Amino acid sequence: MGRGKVEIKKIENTTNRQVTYSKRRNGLVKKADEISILCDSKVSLVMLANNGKMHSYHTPSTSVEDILDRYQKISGKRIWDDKHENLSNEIERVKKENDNLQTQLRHFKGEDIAGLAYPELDQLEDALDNGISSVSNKEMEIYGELERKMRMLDEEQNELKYVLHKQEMMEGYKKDDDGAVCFNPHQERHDEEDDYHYHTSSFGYRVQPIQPNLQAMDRMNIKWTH
Amino acid sequence: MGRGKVEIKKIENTTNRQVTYSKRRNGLVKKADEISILCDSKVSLVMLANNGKMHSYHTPSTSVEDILDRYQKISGKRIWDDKHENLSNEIERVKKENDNLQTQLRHFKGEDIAGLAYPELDQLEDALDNGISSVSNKEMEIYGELERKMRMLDEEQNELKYVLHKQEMMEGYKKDDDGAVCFNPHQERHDEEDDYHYHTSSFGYRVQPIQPNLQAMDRMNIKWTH
DNA sequence: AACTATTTATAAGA
DNA sequence: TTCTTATAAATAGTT
Repeated sequence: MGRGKVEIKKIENTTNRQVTYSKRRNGLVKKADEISILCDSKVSLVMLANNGKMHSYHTPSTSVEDILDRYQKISGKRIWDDKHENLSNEIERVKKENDNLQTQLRHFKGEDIAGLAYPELDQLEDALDNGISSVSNKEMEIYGELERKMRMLDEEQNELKYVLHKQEMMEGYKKDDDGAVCFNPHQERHDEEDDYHYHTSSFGYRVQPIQPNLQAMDRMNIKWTH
Repeated sequence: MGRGKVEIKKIENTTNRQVTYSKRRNGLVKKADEISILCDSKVSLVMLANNGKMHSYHTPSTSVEDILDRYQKISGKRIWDDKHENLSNEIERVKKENDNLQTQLRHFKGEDIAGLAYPELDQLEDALDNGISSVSNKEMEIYGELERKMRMLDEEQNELKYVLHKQEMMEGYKKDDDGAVCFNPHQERHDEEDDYHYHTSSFGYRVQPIQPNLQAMDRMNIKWTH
């Protein structure tokens, strides 16, 4: 339909081909829309040009999925089922692994072992013994570490007490706004000898804090567990 | 294009509509094929009639998936991604759970517990203790059961021995081809008292079999573990 | 399904 | 690209 009859075969001239593509593409979309309206049908049309560009028409107020879903059902072709299948298999596999792990874990917890016979049970026992000894070692280690850190904390506490004590002692002579040194009558004064004793003694001024020394704990990498 | 201009709106007359659908459908497919050949392009055309029937055209030697894949990529619309999202999420979820279980299991085996602190470690120890005691109980139970069954097996053995012994003893008088009873000079004879003693005694004729009594074991549901 | 008058699509040219 | 237009093709209404 044009100035001459055209044979239906690939148009070799690129420009010509592109022009024809453009024209016929519009025609195709127009006709798709027309049949869709005239005949109350759903049409899905996807066109991919040589140069990679894509154009499509889909009957308005219809989702592509719906059309293609129907297409798939009726044609029996699987548009996305094989893609689906891979994922389904993966799920299957992962779920099986999950079940297996769950079972193992239950066995470790001593549950569901009624069905276990000699070799598995023996292995399980070995594994549990192993676990116990590892955990015990770790706990010993942690306990030792904790003890060490507590000792450090204790010393730190005493040190802080000492500094505080010294400071309070000095406040008896603290400066006012003019920079004048005043005497604070509520503070007693200790001499250096007493201060040293305060610092090193396990008794004396040792008082446990109600709140932990958070900064010190953080510095020493002690975790605060509730 | 026809005997009269038609307004593009739904044809209400059903017959008419179906006829038009049929004609235009062919036209559409023909044009799709033509543009596909002329312009070396890929076309996917799906048409769903009012009555549920489906017709389609796809550029030969091209899979529908390829065309729609490209369509999805270029259009940004997700044809099957939506459908896959659920499955993917499920996989993700289960895999995460798997990781978690793997970690727990490793902890039970005493691996990777370096990072564990007090409350978890304590719980872990409790769980392991629990597991150990369950497994031990089970093993005791199995051992007891085994012992009981072995005792039964032993008794069965003796019983068999007894029957065998009796039979061999009787062979001294076994019938020949003519039905005559003969005396077997190699067999001694025991009286009933002796036989009863044989059956109940733990010693006497007690002999351990080289091969296990498979039938008896089967009957008593004893599993043969290598 | 075939026919055909007419409309529509479009090839080639501008 | 877009417009123009001659002509091929499609198809509405009819048989």
